[in-house]
Amino acid sequence: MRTVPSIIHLDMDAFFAAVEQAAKPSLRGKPVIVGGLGGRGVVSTASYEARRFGVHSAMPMAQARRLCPNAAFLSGRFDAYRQNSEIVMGLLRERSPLIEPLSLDEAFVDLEAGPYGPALAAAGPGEGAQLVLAVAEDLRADIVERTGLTASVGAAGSKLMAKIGSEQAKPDGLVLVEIGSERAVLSPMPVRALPGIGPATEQALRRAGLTTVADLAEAGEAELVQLLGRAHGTGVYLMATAQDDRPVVADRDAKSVSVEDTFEVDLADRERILHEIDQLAARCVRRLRATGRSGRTVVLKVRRFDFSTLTRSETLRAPTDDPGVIAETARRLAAQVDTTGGVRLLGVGVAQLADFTQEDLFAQAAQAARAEAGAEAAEAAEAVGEPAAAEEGAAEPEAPELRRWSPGQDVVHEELGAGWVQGSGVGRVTVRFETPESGPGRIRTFPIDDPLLRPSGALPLRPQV
DNA sequence: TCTGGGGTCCTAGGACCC
DNA sequence: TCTGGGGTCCTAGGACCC
Repeated sequence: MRTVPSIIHLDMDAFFAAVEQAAKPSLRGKPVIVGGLGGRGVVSTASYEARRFGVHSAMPMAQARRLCPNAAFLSGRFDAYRQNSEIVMGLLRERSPLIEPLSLDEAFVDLEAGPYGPALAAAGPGEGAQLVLAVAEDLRADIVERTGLTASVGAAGSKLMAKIGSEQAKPDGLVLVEIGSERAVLSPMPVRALPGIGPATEQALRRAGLTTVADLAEAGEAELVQLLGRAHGTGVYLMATAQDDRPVVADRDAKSVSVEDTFEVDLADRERILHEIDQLAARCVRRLRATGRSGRTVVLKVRRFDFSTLTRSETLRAPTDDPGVIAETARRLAAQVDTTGGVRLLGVGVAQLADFTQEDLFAQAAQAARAEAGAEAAEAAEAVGEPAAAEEGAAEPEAPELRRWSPGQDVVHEELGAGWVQGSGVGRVTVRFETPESGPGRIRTFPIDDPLLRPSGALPLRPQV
Protein backbone atom coordinates (compact mmCIF):
# COMPACT_ATOMS: atom_id res chain seq x y z
CA MET A 1 0.00 0.00 0.00
CA ARG A 2 1.28 3.43 -0.93
CA THR A 3 2.08 6.09 1.63
CA VAL A 4 1.41 8.90 -0.87
CA PRO A 5 -1.78 9.29 -2.99
CA SER A 6 0.22 9.14 -6.20
CA ILE A 7 -2.31 7.42 -8.47
CA ILE A 8 -4.53 9.78 -10.42
CA HIS A 9 -7.75 8.98 -12.23
CA LEU A 10 -8.81 11.58 -14.74
CA ASP A 11 -12.26 11.71 -16.26
CA MET A 12 -13.37 14.36 -18.73
CA ASP A 13 -16.72 15.96 -17.88
CA ALA A 14 -19.55 14.95 -20.27
CA PHE A 15 -16.79 14.60 -22.83
CA PHE A 16 -18.60 14.29 -26.19
CA ALA A 17 -21.19 16.91 -25.31
CA ALA A 18 -18.52 19.22 -23.93
CA VAL A 19 -16.51 18.98 -27.16
CA GLU A 20 -19.65 19.95 -29.07
CA GLN A 21 -20.30 22.94 -26.84
CA ALA A 22 -16.70 24.09 -27.14
CA ALA A 23 -16.83 23.74 -30.92
CA LYS A 24 -20.27 25.35 -31.31
CA PRO A 25 -20.63 28.62 -29.37
CA SER A 26 -24.41 28.73 -29.85
CA LEU A 27 -24.72 25.52 -27.78
CA ARG A 28 -22.85 26.71 -24.71
CA GLY A 29 -25.07 26.67 -21.64
CA LYS A 30 -27.73 24.72 -23.54
CA PRO A 31 -28.78 21.07 -23.31
CA VAL A 32 -26.80 18.98 -25.80
CA ILE A 33 -27.36 15.29 -26.44
CA VAL A 34 -24.93 13.21 -28.48
CA GLY A 35 -25.85 9.75 -29.70
CA GLY A 36 -27.57 7.68 -32.35
CA LEU A 37 -30.24 9.77 -34.02
CA GLY A 38 -32.05 6.94 -35.79
CA GLY A 39 -35.19 5.32 -34.51
CA ARG A 40 -33.17 2.85 -32.49
CA GLY A 41 -30.47 5.16 -31.22
CA VAL A 42 -29.40 5.66 -27.63
CA VAL A 43 -27.79 8.55 -25.82
CA SER A 44 -24.03 8.44 -25.77
CA THR A 45 -23.46 11.59 -23.70
CA ALA A 46 -25.75 14.29 -22.34
CA SER A 47 -24.46 17.70 -21.28
CA TYR A 48 -25.09 18.70 -17.68
CA GLU A 49 -27.86 21.01 -18.87
CA ALA A 50 -29.61 18.01 -20.44
CA ARG A 51 -29.01 15.82 -17.40
CA ARG A 52 -31.18 18.18 -15.38
CA PHE A 53 -34.08 16.92 -17.49
CA GLY A 54 -33.28 13.34 -16.55
CA VAL A 55 -31.40 12.44 -19.72
CA HIS A 56 -28.44 10.13 -19.27
CA SER A 57 -26.11 7.80 -21.16
CA ALA A 58 -27.59 4.60 -22.66
CA MET A 59 -31.11 6.02 -22.56
CA PRO A 60 -33.13 5.41 -25.74
CA MET A 61 -32.97 8.57 -27.84
CA ALA A 62 -36.76 8.60 -28.21
CA GLN A 63 -37.10 8.92 -24.45
CA ALA A 64 -34.47 11.66 -24.36
CA ARG A 65 -36.45 13.61 -26.95
CA ARG A 66 -39.55 13.36 -24.82
CA LEU A 67 -37.72 14.50 -21.68
CA CYS A 68 -35.80 17.33 -23.29
CA PRO A 69 -37.31 18.25 -26.65
CA ASN A 70 -35.43 21.53 -26.92
CA ALA A 71 -31.98 20.03 -26.65
CA ALA A 72 -29.56 19.99 -29.57
CA PHE A 73 -29.44 16.41 -30.82
CA LEU A 74 -26.17 15.57 -32.51
CA SER A 75 -24.62 12.44 -33.98
CA GLY A 76 -21.04 12.04 -32.82
CA ARG A 77 -17.89 13.47 -34.41
CA PHE A 78 -15.35 10.90 -33.36
CA ASP A 79 -12.43 12.51 -35.12
CA ALA A 80 -12.94 15.60 -32.99
CA TYR A 81 -13.22 13.52 -29.82
CA ARG A 82 -10.07 11.61 -30.75
CA GLN A 83 -8.13 14.81 -31.48
CA ASN A 84 -8.97 16.26 -28.10
CA SER A 85 -8.40 12.97 -26.34
CA GLU A 86 -4.90 12.89 -27.77
CA ILE A 87 -4.21 16.38 -26.48
CA VAL A 88 -5.36 15.37 -23.00
CA MET A 89 -3.42 12.11 -23.01
CA GLY A 90 -0.36 14.08 -24.08
CA LEU A 91 -0.76 16.38 -21.08
CA LEU A 92 -1.03 13.32 -18.82
CA ARG A 93 2.13 11.87 -20.32
CA GLU A 94 3.98 15.07 -19.38
CA ARG A 95 3.24 14.17 -15.75
CA SER A 96 4.26 10.53 -16.09
CA PRO A 97 5.05 8.08 -18.86
CA LEU A 98 2.98 5.48 -17.03
CA ILE A 99 -0.58 6.19 -18.11
CA GLU A 100 -3.38 3.69 -18.67
CA PRO A 101 -6.15 5.04 -20.91
CA LEU A 102 -9.52 3.37 -20.26
CA SER A 103 -11.36 5.13 -23.07
CA LEU A 104 -11.11 8.38 -25.01
CA ASP A 105 -12.01 10.40 -21.92
CA GLU A 106 -10.57 8.48 -19.01
CA ALA A 107 -7.15 7.37 -17.78
CA PHE A 108 -5.08 6.38 -14.77
CA VAL A 109 -1.70 8.00 -14.20
CA ASP A 110 0.99 6.73 -11.85
CA LEU A 111 2.85 9.84 -10.74
CA GLU A 112 5.54 7.78 -9.03
CA ALA A 113 6.81 6.58 -12.40
CA GLY A 114 7.33 10.12 -13.70
CA PRO A 115 9.32 13.26 -12.97
CA TYR A 116 7.60 13.75 -9.61
CA GLY A 117 8.54 10.22 -8.50
CA PRO A 118 11.68 11.12 -6.55
CA ALA A 119 10.03 14.06 -4.79
CA LEU A 120 7.05 11.91 -3.88
CA ALA A 121 9.29 9.13 -2.59
CA ALA A 122 11.20 11.60 -0.43
CA ALA A 123 8.12 13.43 0.85
CA GLY A 124 6.36 12.76 4.09
CA PRO A 125 2.67 11.84 3.80
CA GLY A 126 1.42 15.40 4.20
CA GLU A 127 3.92 16.93 1.81
CA GLY A 128 3.27 14.16 -0.71
CA ALA A 129 -0.45 14.90 -0.73
CA GLN A 130 0.23 18.62 -1.18
CA LEU A 131 2.50 17.92 -4.13
CA VAL A 132 -0.08 15.64 -5.76
CA LEU A 133 -2.78 18.28 -5.33
CA ALA A 134 -0.57 20.86 -6.96
CA VAL A 135 0.26 18.57 -9.89
CA ALA A 136 -3.40 17.68 -10.39
CA GLU A 137 -4.60 21.30 -10.33
CA ASP A 138 -1.88 22.28 -12.75
CA LEU A 139 -2.96 19.43 -15.02
CA ARG A 140 -6.61 20.48 -14.93
CA ALA A 141 -5.63 24.05 -15.73
CA ASP A 142 -3.52 22.88 -18.66
CA ILE A 143 -6.41 20.85 -20.03
CA VAL A 144 -8.72 23.87 -19.94
CA GLU A 145 -6.09 26.03 -21.56
CA ARG A 146 -5.33 23.60 -24.37
CA THR A 147 -8.84 22.32 -25.07
CA GLY A 148 -11.36 24.52 -23.28
CA LEU A 149 -12.70 21.36 -21.66
CA THR A 150 -12.94 20.51 -17.99
CA ALA A 151 -11.82 17.33 -16.30
CA SER A 152 -12.40 15.82 -12.90
CA VAL A 153 -9.57 14.17 -11.06
CA GLY A 154 -9.30 11.72 -8.19
CA ALA A 155 -5.98 11.13 -6.45
CA ALA A 156 -5.40 8.27 -4.06
CA GLY A 157 -3.14 5.42 -3.07
CA SER A 158 -4.94 2.94 -5.31
CA LYS A 159 -6.77 2.78 -8.61
CA LEU A 160 -10.02 2.01 -6.86
CA MET A 161 -9.93 5.07 -4.63
CA ALA A 162 -8.64 7.35 -7.37
CA LYS A 163 -11.65 6.33 -9.48
CA ILE A 164 -14.02 6.86 -6.57
CA GLY A 165 -12.39 10.24 -6.04
CA SER A 166 -12.86 11.44 -9.60
CA GLU A 167 -16.50 10.40 -9.44
CA GLN A 168 -16.96 12.50 -6.31
CA ALA A 169 -15.10 15.38 -7.90
CA LYS A 170 -17.50 15.71 -10.85
CA PRO A 171 -17.95 18.05 -12.49
CA ASP A 172 -14.78 20.11 -12.82
CA GLY A 173 -13.33 19.12 -9.46
CA LEU A 174 -10.47 17.46 -7.66
CA VAL A 175 -10.76 15.04 -4.75
CA LEU A 176 -7.82 13.55 -2.95
CA VAL A 177 -8.50 10.51 -0.81
CA GLU A 178 -6.12 10.63 2.12
CA ILE A 179 -4.06 7.54 2.79
CA GLY A 180 -5.74 5.76 5.69
CA SER A 181 -9.18 7.26 5.10
CA GLU A 182 -10.23 4.72 2.43
CA ARG A 183 -12.50 2.54 4.54
CA ALA A 184 -14.24 5.55 6.03
CA VAL A 185 -14.87 7.00 2.56
CA LEU A 186 -16.19 3.73 1.13
CA SER A 187 -18.30 2.44 4.01
CA PRO A 188 -21.42 4.59 3.65
CA MET A 189 -21.53 4.28 -0.13
CA PRO A 190 -24.14 2.17 -1.93
CA VAL A 191 -22.70 -1.03 -3.39
CA ARG A 192 -23.23 0.35 -6.89
CA ALA A 193 -20.44 2.85 -6.26
CA LEU A 194 -17.92 0.03 -6.65
CA PRO A 195 -16.78 -0.50 -10.24
CA GLY A 196 -17.88 -3.95 -11.37
CA ILE A 197 -21.12 -3.91 -9.43
CA GLY A 198 -23.94 -3.40 -11.89
CA PRO A 199 -27.70 -3.94 -11.74
CA ALA A 200 -27.54 -7.75 -11.55
CA THR A 201 -24.95 -7.86 -8.78
CA GLU A 202 -26.73 -5.10 -6.89
CA GLN A 203 -29.91 -7.15 -6.95
CA ALA A 204 -28.18 -10.33 -5.81
CA LEU A 205 -26.62 -8.42 -2.93
CA ARG A 206 -29.85 -6.67 -2.01
CA ARG A 207 -31.64 -10.00 -1.75
CA ALA A 208 -29.02 -10.94 0.82
CA GLY A 209 -29.66 -7.67 2.67
CA LEU A 210 -26.42 -6.01 1.58
CA THR A 211 -26.86 -2.45 0.35
CA THR A 212 -23.81 -0.50 1.46
CA VAL A 213 -20.10 -1.10 1.10
CA ALA A 214 -19.90 -1.45 4.87
CA ASP A 215 -22.41 -4.32 4.61
CA LEU A 216 -20.12 -6.03 2.10
CA ALA A 217 -17.05 -5.73 4.29
CA GLU A 218 -19.01 -7.03 7.25
CA ALA A 219 -20.45 -9.96 5.29
CA GLY A 220 -16.97 -11.27 4.68
CA GLU A 221 -15.27 -12.93 1.75
CA ALA A 222 -16.88 -16.36 2.20
CA GLU A 223 -20.42 -15.05 1.96
CA LEU A 224 -19.63 -12.86 -1.04
CA VAL A 225 -18.02 -15.80 -2.85
CA GLN A 226 -21.11 -17.84 -2.02
CA LEU A 227 -23.32 -15.10 -3.47
CA LEU A 228 -21.30 -13.98 -6.48
CA GLY A 229 -18.91 -16.77 -7.38
CA ARG A 230 -15.20 -17.19 -6.84
CA ALA A 231 -13.65 -14.38 -8.86
CA HIS A 232 -16.32 -11.75 -8.47
CA GLY A 233 -16.90 -12.49 -4.78
CA THR A 234 -13.23 -12.20 -3.94
CA GLY A 235 -12.88 -9.07 -6.04
CA VAL A 236 -15.85 -7.37 -4.42
CA TYR A 237 -14.61 -8.24 -0.94
CA LEU A 238 -11.18 -6.79 -1.66
CA MET A 239 -12.74 -3.58 -3.02
CA ALA A 240 -15.14 -3.27 -0.10
CA THR A 241 -12.21 -3.44 2.30
CA ALA A 242 -10.16 -1.03 0.15
CA GLN A 243 -7.53 -3.64 -0.61
CA ASP A 244 -6.30 -2.79 -4.08
CA ASP A 245 -2.72 -3.03 -5.24
CA ARG A 246 -3.37 -3.30 -8.96
CA PRO A 247 -0.62 -1.49 -10.86
CA VAL A 248 -1.21 1.10 -13.52
CA VAL A 249 -0.54 -0.76 -16.79
CA ALA A 250 0.32 1.07 -20.00
CA ASP A 251 -0.26 -0.13 -23.56
CA ARG A 252 -2.57 -3.05 -23.20
CA ASP A 253 -3.02 -4.89 -26.48
CA ALA A 254 -6.58 -5.39 -27.70
CA LYS A 255 -7.82 -8.96 -27.40
CA SER A 256 -10.59 -8.77 -29.95
CA VAL A 257 -11.86 -6.62 -32.79
CA SER A 258 -15.53 -6.46 -33.72
CA VAL A 259 -18.06 -4.43 -35.65
CA GLU A 260 -21.82 -4.51 -35.47
CA ASP A 261 -24.85 -2.76 -36.90
CA THR A 262 -28.36 -2.34 -35.62
CA PHE A 263 -30.76 -1.94 -38.53
CA GLU A 264 -33.50 0.64 -38.68
CA VAL A 265 -35.86 -2.14 -39.72
CA ASP A 266 -35.41 -5.81 -38.86
CA LEU A 267 -33.87 -7.90 -41.62
CA ALA A 268 -35.90 -10.87 -42.74
CA ASP A 269 -34.47 -11.72 -46.14
CA ARG A 270 -31.80 -14.42 -45.92
CA GLU A 271 -29.80 -13.09 -48.87
CA ARG A 272 -29.83 -9.60 -47.38
CA ILE A 273 -28.57 -10.98 -44.09
CA LEU A 274 -25.68 -12.75 -45.81
CA HIS A 275 -24.86 -9.58 -47.72
CA GLU A 276 -24.73 -7.56 -44.51
CA ILE A 277 -22.47 -10.20 -42.98
CA ASP A 278 -20.06 -9.80 -45.90
CA GLN A 279 -20.00 -6.02 -45.40
CA LEU A 280 -19.41 -6.39 -41.67
CA ALA A 281 -16.63 -8.91 -42.25
CA ALA A 282 -14.94 -6.47 -44.63
CA ARG A 283 -15.19 -3.64 -42.09
CA CYS A 284 -13.90 -5.90 -39.35
CA VAL A 285 -10.90 -6.93 -41.43
CA ARG A 286 -10.08 -3.31 -42.26
CA ARG A 287 -9.90 -2.54 -38.56
CA LEU A 288 -7.93 -5.71 -37.86
CA ARG A 289 -5.37 -4.92 -40.54
CA ALA A 290 -5.07 -1.34 -39.40
CA THR A 291 -3.72 -2.75 -36.14
CA GLY A 292 -1.41 -5.09 -38.02
CA ARG A 293 -2.83 -8.20 -36.49
CA SER A 294 -4.73 -11.34 -37.41
CA GLY A 295 -7.21 -13.51 -35.57
CA ARG A 296 -7.98 -17.19 -35.18
CA THR A 297 -11.56 -17.15 -33.83
CA VAL A 298 -14.39 -15.68 -35.85
CA VAL A 299 -17.52 -14.64 -33.96
CA LEU A 300 -20.94 -13.95 -35.42
CA LYS A 301 -23.42 -12.02 -33.28
CA VAL A 302 -27.14 -11.96 -33.96
CA ARG A 303 -29.79 -10.00 -32.12
CA ARG A 304 -33.24 -11.09 -33.12
CA PHE A 305 -36.50 -9.19 -33.39
CA ASP A 306 -37.31 -9.96 -29.75
CA PHE A 307 -33.89 -8.69 -28.56
CA SER A 308 -32.70 -12.22 -27.79
CA THR A 309 -29.00 -12.19 -28.56
CA LEU A 310 -26.77 -15.07 -29.45
CA THR A 311 -23.24 -15.65 -30.68
CA ARG A 312 -21.72 -18.42 -32.75
CA SER A 313 -17.97 -18.81 -33.07
CA GLU A 314 -15.49 -20.93 -34.92
CA THR A 315 -11.78 -21.26 -34.27
CA LEU A 316 -9.63 -21.70 -37.36
CA ARG A 317 -6.46 -23.73 -37.60
CA ALA A 318 -4.35 -20.62 -37.95
CA PRO A 319 -4.84 -16.89 -37.53
CA THR A 320 -6.02 -15.01 -40.59
CA ASP A 321 -6.73 -11.48 -41.74
CA ASP A 322 -8.22 -12.61 -45.02
CA PRO A 323 -11.59 -10.96 -45.69
CA GLY A 324 -12.74 -13.92 -47.76
CA VAL A 325 -11.96 -16.45 -45.06
CA ILE A 326 -13.56 -14.38 -42.33
CA ALA A 327 -16.69 -13.65 -44.38
CA GLU A 328 -16.99 -17.31 -45.37
CA THR A 329 -16.67 -18.42 -41.75
CA ALA A 330 -19.23 -15.89 -40.59
CA ARG A 331 -21.64 -17.04 -43.30
CA ARG A 332 -21.14 -20.63 -42.15
CA LEU A 333 -21.96 -19.59 -38.61
CA ALA A 334 -25.07 -17.76 -39.80
CA ALA A 335 -26.39 -21.03 -41.18
CA GLN A 336 -26.66 -22.27 -37.58
CA VAL A 337 -28.99 -19.48 -36.51
CA ASP A 338 -32.75 -19.33 -36.81
CA THR A 339 -33.59 -15.90 -38.19
CA THR A 340 -37.29 -16.35 -38.84
CA GLY A 341 -39.05 -13.41 -37.28
CA GLY A 342 -36.32 -10.99 -38.25
CA VAL A 343 -32.87 -9.82 -37.27
CA ARG A 344 -32.31 -6.54 -35.47
CA LEU A 345 -28.53 -6.57 -35.25
CA LEU A 346 -25.64 -8.37 -36.88
CA GLY A 347 -22.03 -8.34 -35.75
CA VAL A 348 -18.78 -9.91 -36.91
CA GLY A 349 -15.75 -10.13 -34.66
CA VAL A 350 -12.34 -11.72 -34.46
CA ALA A 351 -10.62 -12.94 -31.31
CA GLN A 352 -7.51 -14.92 -30.38
CA LEU A 353 -5.49 -12.20 -32.04
CA ALA A 354 -1.95 -12.85 -33.20
CA ASP A 355 0.75 -10.29 -33.81
CA PHE A 356 1.18 -10.87 -37.50
CA THR A 357 -0.67 -10.43 -40.76
CA GLN A 358 -1.40 -12.96 -43.44
CA GLU A 359 1.39 -11.50 -45.56
CA ASP A 360 3.86 -12.15 -42.76
CA LEU A 361 2.64 -15.72 -42.50
CA PHE A 362 3.07 -16.38 -46.18
CA ALA A 363 6.49 -14.78 -46.12
CA GLN A 364 7.47 -16.88 -43.14
CA ALA A 365 6.11 -20.05 -44.66
CA ALA A 366 7.78 -19.41 -47.98
CA GLN A 367 11.05 -18.63 -46.31
CA ALA A 368 10.86 -21.76 -44.22
CA ALA A 369 10.04 -23.81 -47.29
CA ARG A 370 13.01 -22.36 -49.14
CA ALA A 371 15.39 -22.83 -46.24
CA GLU A 372 14.61 -26.47 -45.68
CA ALA A 373 12.40 -28.01 -48.33
CA GLY A 374 11.55 -30.84 -45.99
CA ALA A 375 8.33 -32.33 -44.73
CA GLU A 376 8.24 -30.07 -41.67
CA ALA A 377 8.29 -26.91 -43.72
CA ALA A 378 5.57 -28.19 -46.01
CA GLU A 379 3.41 -28.88 -42.97
CA ALA A 380 4.03 -25.42 -41.60
CA ALA A 381 2.99 -23.85 -44.86
CA GLU A 382 -0.14 -25.93 -44.93
CA ALA A 383 -0.99 -24.99 -41.35
CA VAL A 384 -1.19 -21.40 -42.53
CA GLY A 385 -4.59 -22.18 -43.92
CA GLU A 386 -6.52 -21.46 -47.06
CA PRO A 387 -4.79 -18.62 -48.89
CA ALA A 388 -7.82 -17.43 -50.88
CA ALA A 389 -7.22 -13.93 -52.23
CA ALA A 390 -5.05 -12.63 -49.45
CA GLU A 391 -2.33 -11.26 -51.68
CA GLU A 392 -4.74 -8.76 -53.16
CA GLY A 393 -4.87 -7.26 -49.73
CA ALA A 394 -7.14 -4.33 -50.37
CA ALA A 395 -10.35 -4.21 -48.37
CA GLU A 396 -13.62 -3.87 -50.18
CA PRO A 397 -14.42 -0.29 -51.09
CA GLU A 398 -16.70 1.49 -48.66
CA ALA A 399 -20.36 1.32 -49.62
CA PRO A 400 -21.11 4.53 -51.54
CA GLU A 401 -22.41 6.69 -48.74
CA LEU A 402 -25.68 8.42 -49.42
CA ARG A 403 -25.10 12.14 -49.62
CA ARG A 404 -26.81 12.92 -46.34
CA TRP A 405 -26.02 15.64 -43.87
CA SER A 406 -26.00 14.60 -40.24
CA PRO A 407 -26.73 16.97 -37.36
CA GLY A 408 -23.53 18.31 -35.85
CA GLN A 409 -21.40 17.55 -38.89
CA ASP A 410 -18.63 20.00 -39.79
CA VAL A 411 -19.02 21.74 -43.13
CA VAL A 412 -17.44 24.56 -45.03
CA HIS A 413 -19.18 26.88 -47.46
CA GLU A 414 -17.16 28.33 -50.30
CA GLU A 415 -18.21 31.90 -49.46
CA LEU A 416 -19.53 31.79 -45.90
CA GLY A 417 -16.78 29.70 -44.31
CA ALA A 418 -16.89 27.08 -41.59
CA GLY A 419 -20.05 25.91 -39.88
CA TRP A 420 -22.01 22.86 -38.86
CA VAL A 421 -25.17 21.12 -39.93
CA GLN A 422 -28.07 21.98 -37.72
CA GLY A 423 -30.62 19.91 -39.56
CA SER A 424 -31.58 18.52 -42.89
CA GLY A 425 -34.76 17.41 -44.62
CA VAL A 426 -37.04 17.87 -47.62
CA GLY A 427 -34.18 18.69 -49.92
CA ARG A 428 -32.67 21.34 -47.67
CA VAL A 429 -29.86 21.56 -45.18
CA THR A 430 -29.57 24.15 -42.46
CA VAL A 431 -26.10 25.31 -41.44
CA ARG A 432 -24.98 27.47 -38.56
CA PHE A 433 -21.83 29.43 -39.34
CA GLU A 434 -19.66 29.58 -36.26
CA THR A 435 -16.32 28.27 -35.05
CA PRO A 436 -14.79 27.58 -31.64
CA GLU A 437 -13.44 31.11 -31.55
CA SER A 438 -16.35 33.02 -33.06
CA GLY A 439 -19.45 34.23 -31.26
CA PRO A 440 -22.74 32.41 -31.77
CA GLY A 441 -23.26 32.28 -35.50
CA ARG A 442 -26.01 32.86 -38.04
CA ILE A 443 -28.17 30.21 -39.68
CA ARG A 444 -28.56 29.73 -43.41
CA THR A 445 -30.47 27.13 -45.40
CA PHE A 446 -29.26 25.58 -48.66
CA PRO A 447 -30.39 23.03 -51.20
CA ILE A 448 -29.18 19.63 -50.07
CA ASP A 449 -26.82 19.39 -53.06
CA ASP A 450 -25.53 22.96 -53.02
CA PRO A 451 -22.13 22.73 -54.73
CA LEU A 452 -20.67 25.47 -52.53
CA LEU A 453 -21.21 23.36 -49.42
CA ARG A 454 -19.02 20.42 -48.51
CA PRO A 455 -18.08 18.33 -45.48
CA SER A 456 -14.94 19.35 -43.64
CA GLY A 457 -12.70 18.21 -40.81
CA ALA A 458 -13.04 19.24 -37.19
CA LEU A 459 -11.40 22.50 -36.17
CA PRO A 460 -9.16 22.54 -33.10
CA LEU A 461 -10.97 23.90 -30.03
CA ARG A 462 -8.02 26.09 -29.14
CA PRO A 463 -5.30 27.63 -31.29
CA GLN A 464 -2.54 25.05 -31.63
CA VAL A 465 0.94 25.94 -30.47
C1' DT B 1 -40.38 5.55 -31.36
C1' DC B 2 -37.46 0.58 -26.20
C1' DT B 3 -33.15 -0.93 -25.48
C1' DG B 4 -25.85 1.52 -29.62
C1' DG B 5 -21.24 0.03 -30.35
C1' DG B 6 -16.87 -1.41 -28.80
C1' DG B 7 -14.71 -3.76 -25.54
C1' DT B 8 -13.20 -6.90 -20.98
C1' DC B 9 -13.55 -10.71 -17.82
C1' DC B 10 -15.76 -14.83 -15.88
C1' DT B 11 -18.36 -19.28 -15.79
C1' DA B 12 -19.64 -23.74 -17.19
C1' DG B 13 -19.92 -27.90 -19.88
C1' DG B 14 -17.94 -31.07 -23.16
C1' DA B 15 -13.96 -32.82 -25.74
C1' DC B 16 -9.64 -34.50 -25.39
C1' DC B 17 -5.27 -35.77 -23.32
C1' DC B 18 -2.21 -37.66 -19.76
C1' DT C 1 -14.88 -52.63 -18.39
C1' DC C 2 -16.40 -51.42 -10.48
C1' DT C 3 -14.42 -45.11 -12.79
C1' DG C 4 -10.40 -40.97 -11.42
C1' DG C 5 -8.58 -36.70 -11.50
C1' DG C 6 -6.45 -32.69 -13.56
C1' DG C 7 -5.34 -29.49 -17.34
C1' DT C 8 -6.34 -27.16 -21.64
C1' DC C 9 -9.08 -25.83 -25.51
C1' DC C 10 -13.40 -24.59 -27.49
C1' DT C 11 -18.01 -22.73 -27.32
C1' DA C 12 -21.98 -19.95 -25.49
C1' DG C 13 -23.73 -16.80 -22.55
C1' DG C 14 -23.83 -13.13 -19.13
C1' DA C 15 -22.33 -9.10 -16.38
C1' DC C 16 -20.16 -4.98 -16.69
C1' DC C 17 -17.76 -0.63 -18.38
C1' DC C 18 -17.46 3.71 -21.20
